[in-house]
Amino acid sequence: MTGPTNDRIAAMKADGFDLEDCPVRTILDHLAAKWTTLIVFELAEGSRRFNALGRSLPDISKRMLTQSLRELERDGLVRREVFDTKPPSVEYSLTEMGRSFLAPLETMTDWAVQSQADILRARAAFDGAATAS
Amino acid sequence: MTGPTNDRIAAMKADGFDLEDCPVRTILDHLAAKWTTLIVFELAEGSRRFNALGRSLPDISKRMLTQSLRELERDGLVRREVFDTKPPSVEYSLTEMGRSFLAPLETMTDWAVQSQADILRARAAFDGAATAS
DNA sequence: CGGGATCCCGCCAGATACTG
DNA sequence: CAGTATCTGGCGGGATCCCG
Repeated sequence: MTGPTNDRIAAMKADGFDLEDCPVRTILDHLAAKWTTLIVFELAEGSRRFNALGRSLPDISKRMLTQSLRELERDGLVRREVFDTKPPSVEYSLTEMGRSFLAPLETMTDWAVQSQADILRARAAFDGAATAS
Repeated sequence: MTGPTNDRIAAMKADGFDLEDCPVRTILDHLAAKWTTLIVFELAEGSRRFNALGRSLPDISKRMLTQSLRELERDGLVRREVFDTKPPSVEYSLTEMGRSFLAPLETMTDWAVQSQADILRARAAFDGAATAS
């Protein structure tokens, strides 16, 4: 759907806005990356080791846990500390920025929880109308 | 990473919590579905017709626009009104619930905008450390 | 104008096996 | 313990054509 952009988008692009590399977009993407939310909430209760996190998040594969943690670490939301014990242990915890993310995240989830019933009702109505056709 | 779940998750499951069908999860998923945010913000300024929305969102395909709008309509955030003119026109607008979603959404994007510099700095440091190895 | 139907490619994530 | 490496199938999503 390429074509003439409207004034607002044009102005944003002139401001250096890049749709493909917009931090807001990537944050939102990471946020919904299926596991980040749960990881952040878990780490909000204290630092956790790799396998401890895995046990708290049933059904996540080691691979996805690693990947999600790397992403969060790269964005500066999570701190990774390696301890040279044997066997070695790694502790993950929220950084200052990570904790500052809790407020907006809770605002979102609170809305979702409060709207849950309405959403399920809307879905049922929508699906019912489709089936009834 | 299947295994013994911790008490909190176990309690949630006992409460009927389903990780696969959790509304909070699906909302977060839809939210980050790459276009929903922009669509909602665009509709926040007033009702729009299908192609007008497409023009405001450069680089979105008709297919994804349709799909995103259907999802939002199904969740009750967006209202779809068909007018029997010729050629036919379809107007999309936010429902009451859709407007109530603006607040949490703005909380999230505000945080992202404010943290943008820190995130980019963290990424540069992370990538730099990786390259320097 | 506002979509639906179909084809098809790329990458995402699960399973499995190996390592310091 | 805390990961990496590889292979593989599924499906998300672009391109294209068609329709009322």
